[in-house]
Amino acid sequence: MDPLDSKPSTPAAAAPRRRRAQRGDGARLRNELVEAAEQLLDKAGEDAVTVRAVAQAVGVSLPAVYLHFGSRLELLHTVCLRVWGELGEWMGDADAGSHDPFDALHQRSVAYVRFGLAHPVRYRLVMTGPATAASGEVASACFRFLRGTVQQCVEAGVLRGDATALTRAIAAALHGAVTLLIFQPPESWPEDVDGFARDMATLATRGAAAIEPR
Amino acid sequence: MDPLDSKPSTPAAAAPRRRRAQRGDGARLRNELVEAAEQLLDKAGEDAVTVRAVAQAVGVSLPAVYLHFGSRLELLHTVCLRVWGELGEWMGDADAGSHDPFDALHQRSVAYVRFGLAHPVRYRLVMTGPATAASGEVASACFRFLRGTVQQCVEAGVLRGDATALTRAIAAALHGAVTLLIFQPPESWPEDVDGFARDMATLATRGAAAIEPR
DNA sequence: TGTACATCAGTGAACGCGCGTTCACTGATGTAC
DNA sequence: TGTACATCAGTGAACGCGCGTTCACTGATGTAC
Repeated sequence: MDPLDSKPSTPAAAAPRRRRAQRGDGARLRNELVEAAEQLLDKAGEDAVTVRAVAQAVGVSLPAVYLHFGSRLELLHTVCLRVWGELGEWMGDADAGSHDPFDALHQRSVAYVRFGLAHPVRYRLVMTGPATAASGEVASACFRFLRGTVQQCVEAGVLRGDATALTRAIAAALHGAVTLLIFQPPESWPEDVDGFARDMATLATRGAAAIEPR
Repeated sequence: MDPLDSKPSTPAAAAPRRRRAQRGDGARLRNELVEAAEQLLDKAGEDAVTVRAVAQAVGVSLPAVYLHFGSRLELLHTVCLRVWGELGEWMGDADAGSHDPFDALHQRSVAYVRFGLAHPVRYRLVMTGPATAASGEVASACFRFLRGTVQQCVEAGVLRGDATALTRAIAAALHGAVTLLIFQPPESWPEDVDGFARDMATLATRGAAAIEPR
């Protein structure tokens, strides 16, 4: 048996003091820090994700954070990567069962807006936060994902023009749908948020079909 | 003659020390502070608009700012009001000479995106800054302005549905066009920015025509 | 099998910084008597 | 016409705060001999 389990080495501290990691297990704290940062983010916004707060949430001293992240920004950047991954999964799940590319595009557009509105603080961090410019490569992975569907629409003849330009226009519209709302107080949101998401998907996709190729 | 003009009362200070305002002329400093804040904003972003920096730019001591503004946020809020006014004028000038409401809507949409891309930092402050929620009444004045054109389109039968919902959808798309770009580094902007603005206006207006009324 | 040593996962306390805000004060200007 | 006083437009210096970051240190764990 692990001797650490037998003795209750935790002093009667107010904060939940965590047990020290095993030898090769240093990466555990790293994950815990990222998770704590993400939770803090959702609860109280980006400004609340201070190095102190994250360390305290995990139950570790402040400098321990610097064992795994070179700076606060690096920690935030890691959180961003996670969020991009979530968004990618969310959109990947959205077109299940659809073989019409334009319909798939519509469904993924709805999913995009829904994701943003369901996770306003994460979305805000990723798209307008201090690590926005740095996370370009992952953002463009997500962008390429959407672009694939657009490309299929172009090949099917339902959209015309350059797939990259079309994707940017569609993404911009969806992005605006999310951003307009999440920077406004909740009382000025539309009553039917999901209807708004569907309308914006319709506007983006059908509007893209109206763009004249140059 | 004003005795203040005869003697060079300005000490050999490094900062350009301004002359003290005349008796009833206290509001002059207020304007200068707002203008200095706006210039600082454009030059170096919102974080650069500190009370100290604004005071120094005008050539006045730090506490003098509090003679006219209760807090830093109140100063920023005043700057926001200005920017909204500018956007309103910009959009008002845009539909000159057009009697077709849908065309007017398109032109105003282009103007909206152009304004945002021409004044990224101001736009950013107004739409995503700390004073965003507070400037709701002026924002909605601008919103109502766009809504008027949408209403005309509904009356002309070229758009269907609730004018407020349609306006929100259009504004969201245009807002996204601006926001997507201004939070990205300039090197990832599209080559033809003005073409992008026109495309987004087309997407927004034609896409709005495709939304099914509920 | 015992033991000296390197390593790893942390800790406690402090540093310096820039910020928004406030306090008590000043000196020029107008005004009532 | 002189003068005491109120007012107005500021000033200088400091306050406290919370932040990101760094320094020197510790104590448990594994490993080579």
